[in-house]
Amino acid sequence: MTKKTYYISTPIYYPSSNLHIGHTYCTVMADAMARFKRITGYDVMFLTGTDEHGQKIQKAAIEKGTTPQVYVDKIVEGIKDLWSSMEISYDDFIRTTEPRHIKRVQAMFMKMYEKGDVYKSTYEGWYCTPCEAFWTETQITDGKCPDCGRPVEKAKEAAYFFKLSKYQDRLIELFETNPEFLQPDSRRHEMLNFVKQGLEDLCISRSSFDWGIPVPIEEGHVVYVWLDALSNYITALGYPDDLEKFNKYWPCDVHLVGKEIVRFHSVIWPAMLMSIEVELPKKVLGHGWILMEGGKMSKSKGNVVDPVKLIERYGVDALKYFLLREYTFGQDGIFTNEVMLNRMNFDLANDLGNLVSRTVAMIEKYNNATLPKQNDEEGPDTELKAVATAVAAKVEVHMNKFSFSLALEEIWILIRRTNKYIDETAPWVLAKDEKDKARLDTVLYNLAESIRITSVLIYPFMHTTSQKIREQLGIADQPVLWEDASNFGILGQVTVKKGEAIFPRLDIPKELAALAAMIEGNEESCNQANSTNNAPLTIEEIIANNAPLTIEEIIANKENEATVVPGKPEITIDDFDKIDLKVGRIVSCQKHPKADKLLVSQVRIGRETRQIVSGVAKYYTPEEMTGQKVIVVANLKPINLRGEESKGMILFADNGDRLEFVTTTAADGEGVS
RNA sequence: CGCGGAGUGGAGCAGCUGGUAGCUCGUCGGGCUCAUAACCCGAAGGUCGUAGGUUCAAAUCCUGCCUCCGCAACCA
Repeated sequence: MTKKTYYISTPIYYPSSNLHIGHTYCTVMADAMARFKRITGYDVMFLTGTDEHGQKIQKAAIEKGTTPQVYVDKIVEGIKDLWSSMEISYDDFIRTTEPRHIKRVQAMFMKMYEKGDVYKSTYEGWYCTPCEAFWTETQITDGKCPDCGRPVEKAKEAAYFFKLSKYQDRLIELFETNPEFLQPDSRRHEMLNFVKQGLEDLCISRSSFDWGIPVPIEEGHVVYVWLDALSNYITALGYPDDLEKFNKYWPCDVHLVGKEIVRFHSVIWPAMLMSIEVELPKKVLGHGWILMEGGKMSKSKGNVVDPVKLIERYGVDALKYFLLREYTFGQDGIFTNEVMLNRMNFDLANDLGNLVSRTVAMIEKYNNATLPKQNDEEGPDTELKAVATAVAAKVEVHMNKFSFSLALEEIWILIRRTNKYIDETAPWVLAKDEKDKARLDTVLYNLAESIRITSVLIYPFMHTTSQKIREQLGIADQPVLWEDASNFGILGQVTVKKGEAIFPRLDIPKELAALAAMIEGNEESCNQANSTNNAPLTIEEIIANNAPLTIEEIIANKENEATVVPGKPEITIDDFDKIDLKVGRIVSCQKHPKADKLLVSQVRIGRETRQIVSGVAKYYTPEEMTGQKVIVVANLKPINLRGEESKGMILFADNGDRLEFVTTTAADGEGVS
């Protein structure tokens, strides 16, 4: 008997920097799906990996004074560590620098070439000589290199092209006749429009750098990184020289990708496969992005999210749960610490953790830790059983649509129902009278059963937690079978054992402060925030402490709550000393030519006049800015904002919807302390 | 007309293969004491951005308009 197969892939990640919460999100979804498919009886192939070629990598390595291979080896190690701590259950991890991949990409290149789909021509683009880099029309800004800002010039190089245009009609047909191929629909419409506008042939070789897979038919050329990268989905399966896995798992059930690379996966990749006459994947799924509060990630906003820190602090399962529960697949979502902590506290600690805790405690207390036998069914038993046994099927429906959030919501309906069942049956009352013993036994049994079912249901999402629960129930050694989630009444006379809280309750204001401190990278204040007395008080705490506040003060505090809690971590005078504040005057100001929100000011500070870009267009016109005396952070690291350099920062008082100048009557160039 | 996303009770979201609205948090009131000051019940609060259209019926489909957001370093 052969099992049904299920092949799921994540993108292979580009190891140019550390992975963040977004990569984690994508991989966690793939992992949950892989585990779900395994437990529901599939032979699963879950592939992830790294995309290690390309000019960018080569450059970065040179800058670090090392070779590209050494450079990527190190980063890949970090990525594997992250997946290991996230407990990602991939079946294979492919690196595009591996020999198995390289030789197969070359073989694919030859297939396309022999098919007549590859031809030699000249590639024209904008070339930046110092960077030795080609850029496309859209990449360059104002005729400048996006990398170094120096002027670029038109240049040509000989290159190989893939006849992408040849497959235009077949791609249109694909999108129109097989809507399942690309989801969500909004992405499919987008791609359909894109293809209908007409496809140009794709340049698939480069000769301006050499960190890539050599083109087999001509020395000095390397294969275009996307061709290289996309191939991984079949080279990992052995195509074209070792077809055992390939025959077993291909076509892929789903390529999970971020919305920004949908085009590569739904246009270029299928065209490549058409060319080499390989079946297309069944589905490409574009998920949304996790955005940071206030948009961009930046240290000053304190919204950089490092998954490793979150795992260390809250555990893998809590983080996974949050990611899968909070966001709607395909849609962008906003990440904030507060939302995350709320999820962890309410759903995991209060609902699930506490349910397990109170149930096990009662079985220990009322029946010497032995699970009693069930007796006659009555009252709310029927509904509890009905709810419990129906969840698995609902989870399956949602999972098959990648609706992780709705799947988890279904499971939590059972968890809440079980908590309610405790209230309805009031075991502590039953325990008072020996004549109610039979009823008490049934209630305890049903509770344990309900939790047992929950432990199966959450397995694909949080297998460690599932196991912890099963340990407390005394069934840790029994296999977790999905079918068992639809059967009520299979637990025997097990012995339960109360353990540590599965999810300890979090003190949210304190955690917010601690997380804020982490962002600053200031371990000291992080630790302070951890200790009991340094967390800022919430309004509730202030009131609870009978602080003599007037009504007006309380209202004012409420309004300012966002800024009072969590506040910023303490710094020392030395930290403050690092900031060089200077008095300056805005001598002129203009709108940023390429950004709506930015104003570009020329600020005179003593003898020097420097350009500072501020994101205040919403509040002030250039005319209002001009002539203002301001305080400037003079030693802020210069930054290029949309092509305009900014050297410093003008200070404003910010109340949320209004900005006011922080000003002085002191002379230009004077210091501020 | 650059591309795309979003506007649903105080907050954050779901619903969008059409049949008068759901979840979590918050607020108010109540219950319980087994449990991680957790749990349970009840209440207040939304004409689903706006104007039209299609339909017996629209948050859900179509059109116009308004508002907000992302398009930063190949960033999933």
